[in-house]
Amino acid sequence: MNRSPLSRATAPSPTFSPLYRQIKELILKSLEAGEWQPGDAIPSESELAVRFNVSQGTVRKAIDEMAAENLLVRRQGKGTFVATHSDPRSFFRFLRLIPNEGELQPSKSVPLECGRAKAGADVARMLGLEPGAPIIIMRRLLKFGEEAVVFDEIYLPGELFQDLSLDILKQSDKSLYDLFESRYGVRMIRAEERLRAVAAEGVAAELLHVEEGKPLLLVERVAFTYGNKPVEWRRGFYDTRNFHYFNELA
Amino acid sequence: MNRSPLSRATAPSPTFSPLYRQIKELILKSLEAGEWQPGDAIPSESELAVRFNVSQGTVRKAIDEMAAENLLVRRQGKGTFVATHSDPRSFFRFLRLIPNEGELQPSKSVPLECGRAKAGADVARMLGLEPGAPIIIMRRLLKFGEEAVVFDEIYLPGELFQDLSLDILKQSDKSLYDLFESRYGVRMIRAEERLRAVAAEGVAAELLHVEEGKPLLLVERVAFTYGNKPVEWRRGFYDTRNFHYFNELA
DNA sequence: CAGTGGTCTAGACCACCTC
DNA sequence: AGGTGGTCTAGACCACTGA
Repeated sequence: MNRSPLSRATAPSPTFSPLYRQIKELILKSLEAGEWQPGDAIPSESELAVRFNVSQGTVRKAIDEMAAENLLVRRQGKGTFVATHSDPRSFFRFLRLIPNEGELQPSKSVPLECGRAKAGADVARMLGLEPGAPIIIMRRLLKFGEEAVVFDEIYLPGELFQDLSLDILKQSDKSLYDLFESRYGVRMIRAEERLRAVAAEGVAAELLHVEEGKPLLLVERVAFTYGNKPVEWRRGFYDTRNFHYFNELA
Repeated sequence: MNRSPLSRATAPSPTFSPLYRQIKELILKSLEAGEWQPGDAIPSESELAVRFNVSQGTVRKAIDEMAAENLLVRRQGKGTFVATHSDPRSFFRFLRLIPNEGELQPSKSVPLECGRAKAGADVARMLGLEPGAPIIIMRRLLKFGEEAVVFDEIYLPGELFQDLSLDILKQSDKSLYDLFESRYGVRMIRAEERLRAVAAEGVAAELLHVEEGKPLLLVERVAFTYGNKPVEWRRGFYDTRNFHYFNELA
């Protein structure tokens, strides 16, 4: 078969990359460029095979990997779709908090503040910005039912979220990542969390109705968009008296 | 091709299971039965294809899934091997603790106690035993360098670990799961962890050199062997002043 | 019904490891 | 050289969806 534009590395191969991985990169580029929007169907496997001049099986393997990474979602009989945070299934991927007893209640995000500032050394390092670059600082409470369980401080690069404001946050009924995705075209695809136990103090203690000095779970998160670019830094204080952080080691 | 003993469900299929999944189950059974030991190579894909009377591609897909689940490890040019906890790469899968700064030191497990008891209601529930069934209770410290970082209380079903004793633990230089696997043939393949922040007290506070009331990270774990059978319950108190629990949301 | 993804096959060839 | 897993292809057929 002729696959002119794609180099199958037959050389001794210090940097050998199989065809399906090159296809994967091409599909990624299209996603990144916004050729297909979150929730949209991408072209069928056979269409992509023609387009990239490879066999359907090779396209399939590329898509398989991307589905495993939660970038695409396959639906038999319907097509392959760009993953979206508006899909409730993808919601719990980024909030690993469940009640000690009983069913998971629907959570509600209560925005408290949203302002602009210049990046200090720490935020700049976490977000890969220059110190002094414009950032957005946002604080919010997460409630399950009537109970305030998480107090979040969220740091975002100002450039990417131009008009983000407390009003916009208050008027949105979507999850944060859904809002980021639909309004600002910033799709979170991966995150790293670091957990510590800390003593409650200040605003966090007050808002979560926890005595000063009592233990809270501190969850620091860096979230990444395409190309491993960090676009959110977050410190969350979790009251773990009635909830816990669930993790599966597989 | 003739695949007499395997039913390819051509019927309307309420319980349709593709061939490769049936093959996977067969390989799983062999693993569970100990036909191939941890670290051993399993037969080559083509051998298994002949043995199960399917094409090599079908065996391949079965093995692919099992490799993704960390049950098998593929090594190009060499073969496919039964995953083992003696492989250092598999070690950090079950200890997601890294220092806030600097490189990860080698950790050292310091066994403190190991005794037998009867299961209380909670342990029985966690391990799927009858209340009153024989269990083993073990306590140990985990040190990184000279620093005690984790205090673990570990509950095991007595039946599976007949001669486990403090002496055996002290003489072993392997990781716990490596010991369980090599000495008792119990292979941990998956675990669930629930994390909370709690106030330090009693033995944990003392051993970790943390003041009473100060925050500790409590990590409760249930570990499973083949067939989703729970075979370990563990409560770990983590001192997160210099270390943190790392988790990737992917 | 046509179109999509999902399974299965058979065969060719490549990359890596060991002898 | 001969074995292993890894890639790629082409084609047949199955399962699911929606018009």
